[in-house]
This record gives sequence, structure tokens and C-alpha cells, in this order.
Amino acid sequence: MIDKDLKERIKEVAVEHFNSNGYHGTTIRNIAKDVNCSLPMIYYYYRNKKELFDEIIKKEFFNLIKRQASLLRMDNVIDFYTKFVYDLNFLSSYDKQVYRLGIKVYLSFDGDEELKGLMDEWEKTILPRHYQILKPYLKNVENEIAVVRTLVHLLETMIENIVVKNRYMPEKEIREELAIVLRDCE
Amino acid sequence: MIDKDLKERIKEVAVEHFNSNGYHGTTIRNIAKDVNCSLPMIYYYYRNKKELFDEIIKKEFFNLIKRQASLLRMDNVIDFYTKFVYDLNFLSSYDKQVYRLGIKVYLSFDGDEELKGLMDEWEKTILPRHYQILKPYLKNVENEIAVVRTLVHLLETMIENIVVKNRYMPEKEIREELAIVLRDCE
DNA sequence: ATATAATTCTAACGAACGTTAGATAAAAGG
DNA sequence: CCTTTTATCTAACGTTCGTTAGAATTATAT
Repeated sequence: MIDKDLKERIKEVAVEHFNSNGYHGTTIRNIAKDVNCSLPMIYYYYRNKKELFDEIIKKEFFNLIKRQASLLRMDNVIDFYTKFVYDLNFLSSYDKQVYRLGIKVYLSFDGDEELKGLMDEWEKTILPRHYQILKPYLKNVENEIAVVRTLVHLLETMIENIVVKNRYMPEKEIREELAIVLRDCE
Repeated sequence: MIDKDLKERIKEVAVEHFNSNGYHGTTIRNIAKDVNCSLPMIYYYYRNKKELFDEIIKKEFFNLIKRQASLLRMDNVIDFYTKFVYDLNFLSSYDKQVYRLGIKVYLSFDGDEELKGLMDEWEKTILPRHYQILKPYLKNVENEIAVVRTLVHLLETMIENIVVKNRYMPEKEIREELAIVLRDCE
């Protein structure tokens, strides 16, 4: 068999389907067809449809954003955030789709209450984390918290642009927008 | 009959269901149950499920955002945008859900290619419109276009916060964030 | 009052869904 | 080589879905 691990391939195809058609619009039969395996094979590796969806969010998505968050290093704070956003353009198609699916759940457009709860937990950590990052650079800034909040909001839209709408954002545009919000930093 | 127009009530319930469960997760039977009418009545007023969904986006959503866009008057540009966003907090539950559903389609999380096309058309008008609004106030601003783009991005996140995540945003927070982006205006 | 049109219903059709039973084939272990 | 485990399949079950046929009821108009 030249195939990658079948379980892995099922998950990859499932990501595509959940992304394009949502949880309810995705059928196990269609996944099986695209994976080129029989329908019960999916039940061989995953207890049911919900477990398949949950594994994508719980493992793949949260791994991805933790991986992304760990990339945060900096000297110049604008350089740093620019690179952070710009690099999203070059995520693998799989990672982008996992990210997109996660945002869909984050916005309560899919998934169940349990997954939404996990998202809310994660969300609570966002602002403090960026505040920690920015703190040393916010000396001559008036309303620190507002700047951090605005930055986070701006990041959210840019991430959505690249990952959800699947648009390429040039580095110049990213830098320009970040510079407007962070102009008094450092 | 004390009821509101049945056709209207069907649409209202449909908005709730499409919002909570997505297009594929919504069933005509459940809508009928909540409307308290028999299942074929829905087919009496709407050709099929898709036409019902389409009418919500094409009529309700686009009417709503045109109504919102027409509210744009101004003296102080920050006051003006602050009010624009802040008032979203007080949209009726129905309007909020229509708005939310529209954003879901806008992000390609639901709906078909045709509806997405309409969204893309609308999206193209957003930047020029705000540029027109801001132009008189952008005299002493360096990179005009970048400011307008950043503003539009920030508006997008705040709208999403209020309408999609259904969070209340206090006027103070809205004003603070807008002031950071628009601080050199006028 | 009666005929016509507008609403509403019960009942069902065929298709597609999630899921499982149970058989078969392939691989691994002794 | 035989046994046991792992991987895969065909076929089906019961449910629910979108949709429609066709009858019953109500309102409107003549």
C-alpha cells in the first residue's frame, strides 16, 4: 500500500467536507467515496461522525493554534506581529482548513456546546497573552488596554481574511494596519 | 386569526433555525413544528427549502445592511462611527439573527455560490464608501487608504462581536478603539 | 345560496442518512 | 502451518429527510 495511514487520510478528507458543507451537510458516505474506502472503514477508526468532528477540533485545531502561538518571539513589535500574520498566508492547505473550521466553531457556526466551551476558554487567554507581550513596549501609550484590545481585534480580522476568506494579504498591508494601531509602541 | 401573517412567521422561525443549525441542519419539519402549522404549509408559501433560505439572505439581510448603511450621517467622525456600531447592540433579535446569518454566508460558512457572489459584490462597495465618508477628515493623515482599510477591518470585528458572538459592547470600548485608528482625523 | 378560490390538512413516496451485522481477506505470531 | 488479530468489505436496518398528491376546510365573490 502506497497510501498514507488510512485513519489520517480519513481525517484529512473529513476536514475538507466539514469545511465545505458543515457538520450536517457532511455525510460519511461522501467522505468514504473521496477517501476511496468503504463506508464502514470510517466506523472502524472513529466511533461515529461526532467523534470524527470532535477530534479535528480538539486535537488538530488546538494543536495548530498552540503551535502558532508558540512562534511569538520579538525584537521590534510591529515586525513581529507582521510576520506572525503574514506567515498564515503560507500555511498548508490542511492547516488552513483546520484553522477555518476552528473559527467556524469559535463563532458558533458549527459544533456543539462542548466545543464552544473549549473555544471560550481559549478566548479568555488571548487578551492577557498579548498584553504580556506588548507590556514592555507600552510605556508611552495612554490607554494600554484599549491598544491591546484593538490590536487583538485587528489580528482577528486579518486572520479571518487569510484563513476564512482564503485571501492573500501582502506584507505591506499587514504592516501598515498594525503600524496604525501600534504607532506609539517602543 | 390573532396570528401575524403566517408566511412572515415561517420566515422568522426559519431564521432562528438556519442560525442555530445551519442550512443542512435545519429541517422543514422542525420549522413547521415551531410555527405550529402543518409541514406542507411551508411549501404553500415557499417553493422549497432553498428558496426560503435565499429569500432571507436576498431580501432580509440585504435590506438590513442597506438600512444600516443609510444611517451614516456625521459631524464628528468618531462620534459617528461609535454610534453606528453601538446601535447594533440594540437591534431586534430578528434583525440580529438575519445579520448573523448574512455574515455566515459572507464567510462562506453557509449558502451557495450564488449568494456568495452577491456578498462579494457588496463587499466591493464597502471600502470606497467609507473612503468617501472619511475623505474630508483625512487631510493630515499620511496613508489614507491604510487608515480606511484598518477602520473597515476594525468595524468588521466589532460587528462580529455584537452580532455573531452576541456580546454587548459598551460605547466606551467602541470609542476607544475607533479613536486609536482615527486619531489623526479632523 | 352557490360556485370559485385560497388555505390548511393527513398521508405517503422515494431518497439519503448514520449506523451495524456479519462475512471475507490480509497480516502477524507461535 | 495453523491460529489469532487486524483490516476491509457487501448488504442491510431503521430513521429522517425534502417533497408531493389529494382531500378537507375556510373565505370570497357572484
